[in-house]
This record gives sequence, C-alpha cells and structure tokens, in this order.
Amino acid sequence: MPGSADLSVLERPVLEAAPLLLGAVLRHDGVAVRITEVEAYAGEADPASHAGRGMTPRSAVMFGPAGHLYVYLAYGANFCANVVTGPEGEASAVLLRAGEVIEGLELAQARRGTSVKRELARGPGRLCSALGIRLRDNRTDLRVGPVTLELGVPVDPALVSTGPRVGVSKAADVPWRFWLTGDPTVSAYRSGAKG
DNA sequence: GTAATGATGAACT
DNA sequence: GTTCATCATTACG
Repeated sequence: MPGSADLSVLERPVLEAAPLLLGAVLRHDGVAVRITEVEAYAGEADPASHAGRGMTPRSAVMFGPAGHLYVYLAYGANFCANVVTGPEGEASAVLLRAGEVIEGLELAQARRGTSVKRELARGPGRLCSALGIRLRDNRTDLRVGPVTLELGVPVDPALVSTGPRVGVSKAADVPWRFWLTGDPTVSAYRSGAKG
C-alpha cells in the first residue's frame, strides 16, 4: 500500500532509531528535504534533553507515541524540529539538524533568502525555515501531515559518522550525533561548553 | 507577577 | 575566531 506511511520502526530505542532517519525525506508545504544529520535525545535520563527534568507542557509531546513532530523555538528566532521516537512513555526524540533540499528548490531559496543550495537546510533552524515549519506544527502526526516523513531504505552504516552533539553544555561527551560522512549539507560543530 | 536560560544563525574582527 | 539579537519556556515569588 503505497502512501501508507509506516513509522513503527521509530518505536525502537532512540539510538537505533536515529540513524534510520538519515536519508529519510521530510515534506511540508511544497518543499522536501533529505535528512543528512540528526542528534538523539534520550529521554528523562538525558540532562541535555528538554525532557531531562520531567514532563512539562513543552516536553509532553516527547512522552507520546513515536512518529510525531516536536517543534520548539531556540534562542528566540529559530525553530528546531524533532521526530519523537521510542515506545509511548519514553521521552526520546531525534533532532533533525540538517538536510538537502530535493524538491521545491525555488520556494526553499525564497524562504531562506539565499540561492546557495547546500546552505538551504544546513542547521536545524535553517532546515525548519526552508520547509516553512513553525511552532504551530508542533505535535504533528507525521503519518498524516501537514508535515510528513517518508523512511527509505536504511543507509549503509559504513557511510554514517558519529560524534558529540552540537551546542549542548551537559552530557557533551556522548557521541549521539549521526551524519552522512562527507555530505556538504552537514552543519558545523559548535561546542556547548561554557569555559 | 519577574528573571534566567538557551538542542541557533548571522554578522563581525 | 567572537558577539549578539530575540522570545518561548521554565523556575521562582
């Protein structure tokens, strides 16, 4: 049955689900992006996660079923999109950090104000900007839309690199960032360490 | 009610 | 390499 999105694979533990999102296609409002970089946020036990201090109105969606979208506003100006993973009750999610625009190129260029293709979705805020994802898209069921996710054939693990997460000041040592090795759309690393 | 804090991006030296 | 705009969310009174 084509078109009937099966996201049940995302119910597995977040560190297994995260690399499966590499190569997946996220669509919204005329633009499609192939995901090239993600980060795992592993539930209430992860101090860097928004769910790390228990359930709040904002983090509640992370406690829900897999395959939903979690959108938040970072630093007052940039939206970031996550895919909720794991079984219901486990507050894990995968941050979509970067991707390559594969459809709706002109629309994405207009939204981003640049024509440099590899910069269109290079970074979580830019990715949301290119796709037109906003706070109102929080909690979207990715099987239904308006934001949708299509999982393809899992990429070869040999093509995937791992490393520490970007911009986090806690649990900065765990290699829970996954990206396609050598892909030009992968964002730059920035340490979250304070001093 | 007030204040501190960022899972960033853009601009600048 | 560094600085800073900007506001939803959270913690606290």
